[in-house]
Amino acid sequence: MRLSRSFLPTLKETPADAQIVSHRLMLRAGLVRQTSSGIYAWLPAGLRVLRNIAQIVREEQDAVGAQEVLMPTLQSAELWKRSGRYDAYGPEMLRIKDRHERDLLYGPTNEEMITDLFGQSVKSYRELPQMLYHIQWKFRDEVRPRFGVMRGREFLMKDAYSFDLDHAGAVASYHRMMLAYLRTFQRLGVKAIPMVADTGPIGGDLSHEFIILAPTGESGVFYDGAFEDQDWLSEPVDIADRGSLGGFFQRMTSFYAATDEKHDDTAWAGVPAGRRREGRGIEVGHIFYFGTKYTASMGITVSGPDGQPVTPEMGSYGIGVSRLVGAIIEASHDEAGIVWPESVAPFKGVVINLKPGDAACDALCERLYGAAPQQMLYDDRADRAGVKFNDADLMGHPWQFVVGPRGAVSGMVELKCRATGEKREVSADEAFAQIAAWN
RNA sequence: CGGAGUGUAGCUCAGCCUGGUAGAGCACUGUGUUCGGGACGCAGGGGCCGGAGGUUCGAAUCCUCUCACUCCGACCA
Repeated sequence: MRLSRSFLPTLKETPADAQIVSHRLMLRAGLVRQTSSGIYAWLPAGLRVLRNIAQIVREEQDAVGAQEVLMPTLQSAELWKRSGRYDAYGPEMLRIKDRHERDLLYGPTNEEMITDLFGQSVKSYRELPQMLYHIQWKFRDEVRPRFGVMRGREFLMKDAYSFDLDHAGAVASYHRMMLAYLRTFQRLGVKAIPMVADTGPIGGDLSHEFIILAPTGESGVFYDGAFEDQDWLSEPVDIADRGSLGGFFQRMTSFYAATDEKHDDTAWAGVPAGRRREGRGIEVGHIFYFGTKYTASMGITVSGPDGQPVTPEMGSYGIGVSRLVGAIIEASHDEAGIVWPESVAPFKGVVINLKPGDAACDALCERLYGAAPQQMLYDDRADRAGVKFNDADLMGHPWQFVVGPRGAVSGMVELKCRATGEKREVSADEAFAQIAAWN
């Protein structure tokens, strides 16, 4: 995209409303604009990040056998009356009436709807297990929205739901989803540690919160540093085999990790002192098993092998996609601006033309830009160099290809890595090789 | 939902106390000089001062009501 023609409004000054760093940077870098309290419009660069995150989430969900659906944002109150949650859910639920005075609601979550959809079509144990997910906007009328998109009222969320014949099957589904989550966050370029979470009345140990480490996080966290060295993408797990899944899960949970409210001093003492990590974190995902809570309350059964009705066991698995945009920035920024992990960056690189109008500069820039126009931003504006450098740093493009009149005649490009700050003079060929590595 | 604030140009803010022609910086338009880390000059454009009512000869300014937004707390992906 050519910056001179694009809608990427950066701000030099920080809007007064923004308090935390990710919110400030998102506004300044032109990712979002607030339209009302806790509700944001996503501008082109922000939307690209959102989509990049969603795509990685999608690929890893698909990889463990989940199937994507898309359920509506508006739901009938009838559905929620069946599960009993219409009255149980508080004022966070946005309730709406249509022209016929029928009660609707803007979905804060989709357990009822997916359970109903499942029950309408799945009648036999032979069709189990099923794992369905969707990526959709949700609304929770928070009393006090804050922290920009991290605690908005409207937010984009991936939620998945598993249906199994029995508890052992539900556990396997949980393990598969755990693997998908570890892989997802690794690909997103962030450290998200699964922490044992409260299971409430359900009980058991099948509830984990995924927490991204960032100093501004809401909760205190303790974990074994060995976690950071794991490569889940190459973890050999056969997702069709319960034993293999169980082994993986056992290994994963052998590393200590807990939020401050679940922190256990005895277990903590068992972690080698050199590997103890303490910090703060932002919750970006939550997976939990809840058994027959919804299938039972909504009267959903399938026929078992003996022809008798069986109530399927469920689990539910969420990832806050829009929250992640803010959380990643919280975890990855510096004084100058955002430092995007390459996998989610709105643009992988930016070509900075220091002298638009100069024949050699223009020619080289066009060639660089033309090598990957979908993934490259081309700063062809007639601004001064400092403006472009500052905007590039602010927007956080992983690679900056700086083309000036002196280097251009000899085909040299200054390649700057945003994450390390390292700059080096490279030949055009080397620059093209860097770009080619993106595909 | 309790407590505290703020609404004036696209953004950051002054002016309000003590009523009398709506301001600054940045941004924007034109133009010239500049040109490798947020340049400078000249000339311009842009406001129902959140909204409604009231007091007054006269209201951005005082009073009442209202709406929106922010912060702290309790609550949450």
